[in-house]
Amino acid sequence: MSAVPELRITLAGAERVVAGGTTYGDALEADGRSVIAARANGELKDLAAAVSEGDVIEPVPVGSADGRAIVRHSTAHVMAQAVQEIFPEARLGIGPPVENGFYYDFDVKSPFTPDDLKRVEKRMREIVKQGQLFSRRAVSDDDARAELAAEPYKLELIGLKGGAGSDDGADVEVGGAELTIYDNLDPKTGELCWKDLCRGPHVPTTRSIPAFKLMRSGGAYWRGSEKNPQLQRIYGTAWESRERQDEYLHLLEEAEKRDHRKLGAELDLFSFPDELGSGLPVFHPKGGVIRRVMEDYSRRRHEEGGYSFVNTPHITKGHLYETSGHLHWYKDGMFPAMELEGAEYYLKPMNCPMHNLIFKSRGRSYRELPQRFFEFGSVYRYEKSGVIHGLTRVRGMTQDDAHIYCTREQMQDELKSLLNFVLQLLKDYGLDDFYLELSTRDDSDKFIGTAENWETATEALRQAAISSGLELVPDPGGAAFYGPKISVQAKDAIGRSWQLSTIQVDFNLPERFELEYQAADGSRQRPIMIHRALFGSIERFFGVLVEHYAGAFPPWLAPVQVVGIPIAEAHAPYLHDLAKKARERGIRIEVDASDDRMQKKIRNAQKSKVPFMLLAGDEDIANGAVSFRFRNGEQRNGVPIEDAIDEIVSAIERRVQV
RNA sequence: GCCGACGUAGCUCAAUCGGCAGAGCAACAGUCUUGUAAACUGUAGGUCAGGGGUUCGAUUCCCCUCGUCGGCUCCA
Repeated sequence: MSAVPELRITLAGAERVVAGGTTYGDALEADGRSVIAARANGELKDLAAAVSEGDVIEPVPVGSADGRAIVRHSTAHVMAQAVQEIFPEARLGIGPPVENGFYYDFDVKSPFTPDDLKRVEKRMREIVKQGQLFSRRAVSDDDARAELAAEPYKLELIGLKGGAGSDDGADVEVGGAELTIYDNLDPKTGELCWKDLCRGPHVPTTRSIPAFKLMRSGGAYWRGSEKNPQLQRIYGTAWESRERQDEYLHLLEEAEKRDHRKLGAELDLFSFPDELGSGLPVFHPKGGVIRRVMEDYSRRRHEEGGYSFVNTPHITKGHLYETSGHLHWYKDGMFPAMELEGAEYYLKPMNCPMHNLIFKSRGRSYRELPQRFFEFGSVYRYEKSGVIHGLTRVRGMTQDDAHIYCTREQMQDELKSLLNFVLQLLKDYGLDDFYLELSTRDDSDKFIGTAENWETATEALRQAAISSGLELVPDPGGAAFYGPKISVQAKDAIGRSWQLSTIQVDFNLPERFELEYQAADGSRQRPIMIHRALFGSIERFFGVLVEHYAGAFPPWLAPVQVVGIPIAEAHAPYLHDLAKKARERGIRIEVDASDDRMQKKIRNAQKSKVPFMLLAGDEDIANGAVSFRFRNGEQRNGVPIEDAIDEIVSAIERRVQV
């Protein structure tokens, strides 16, 4: 028989024997469309790679997480090829897959224009249609250097091979044990069309890319450091099918419609007057109602939760922030000092130091711990101009900030009940899909305090997080300089995650402020401090709620809960009467007595996303009734006035969405 | 802060290759009195983001500043 050796592999749980030289594609009978790669013993492989003795082989479907990443990575290659064909002087950076898509960085003489992107995309479609083969080839470091002599960034990556730096996407290029280059070959002639240093794997041919679209371009620092030169990044998206891509693009459209900056202007909630400066919002009456209701409810819950309310000023002499360490660790994030009477005054970037002064204002007993101070505290931070973004990233904001002073023994229970409190309150505002992130220190020197304290605090947070039963995602190195934190990430109505509440344990500030309480044995002990912002900031949470509800707030939060619409002018007094009764029950109601047609009034109320419209004409008046129109266009006619008011009051009190 | 795009009426957008700035909606006034998403007519509204420059003349071309948008970096 043949001299070709036989190999034993495991496929779909069953052992099989195949001839040497069999590829993963052969073994899986993969079509290169629905199955685009293989997983052998856990490692992703090209379909064209040969199987090895003992391989346990699984297919990688194009629509799986791995499959999508491969498609996206391959699309990034196609894009880079197109870019270099159109702009031969373009040098390559890196081109990894990312969530929902991919990017590739290029060093080009001038940044890409939208028109450039169109040209690149057009060329990409030609390449995809041509069905170029992705062909893998191992190279030695020296050969790679010679082949890529014209690609300085790739040369730098070769130098990094095996090194640390895997957090910047570079490992996509050089992450493997050996360097490999992927050649893109013409399927008819076998001619080399393009090549790139790459770990792989890739789809078998460019035809295996079912759907893609270039999205946008922008500057990006080489290897993520602002000390490095800035390259030009092009972002694209790619999917396993046209349908999935359309769904994704539709989601983006939906997100755009919900943009709180847009809705904030449309619904007359808030604005950013240029005169005030960037990142400084003002809330209009309608936004003001929402804020007030949000805050009132929060205050009530905090009162029930055993918090004490405190108030502190917006500016302070610098000494306070020397004590706290902010002027040392955080000066770049603060507005510069104002010189007054020989002292330097600073706008406050955080409330905690002032709360510490309140704790310190007299001797404290263990009997009064845990002591929970709460404040809607306004803080000002000098955010760099390029990062300011609507209400989610501002320079002046109000934190719903609390600081809890407790003993070491109390810390664990306090954290558990705190997390519970936070989650319950967020649910009341209509968010109910959460996960947690545990941010811990790493080796960086930006973290202060003893390793032992960090360990204790981290472990206490971890326990609290675990007891919540929510998914816990580690975030090494993400902690504040003074202590570890849990952040609550909430998913909104269209599945986007927002970082909201943070809970941080701090051994450091009590130390710096020399905070003490007297213990039962008469000794003086240092309390532990827990920092906690629930909304994060009111502005940010406000923005999140606008997007979550797409501006259609549930009745309890809606700035106007009811609009009364007379069928004709003569019916207005009847609605004014009704409105008076409703206001007595605490309902925010307006009667639209303008000259507009009834249909126009409905349209206006609908556009302002009012939860309830109450219409009244001759028929209703004859019956002492009113007719509902709801946001979804449904109506219910002839409802007795008292019943209508009861129904609205009930919806408000139960904080339900309608 | 860095790279890029952009800034015209309250909003959404036209126009001017350097020669008196235009529409819809909103606002205001009047007419009309209507049963579930836009009645009709009229009026008013602009230092074309701000400042400087080039020019006989700048909203238009150039520079600076401010602001917005998309990225990067950052986000205690």
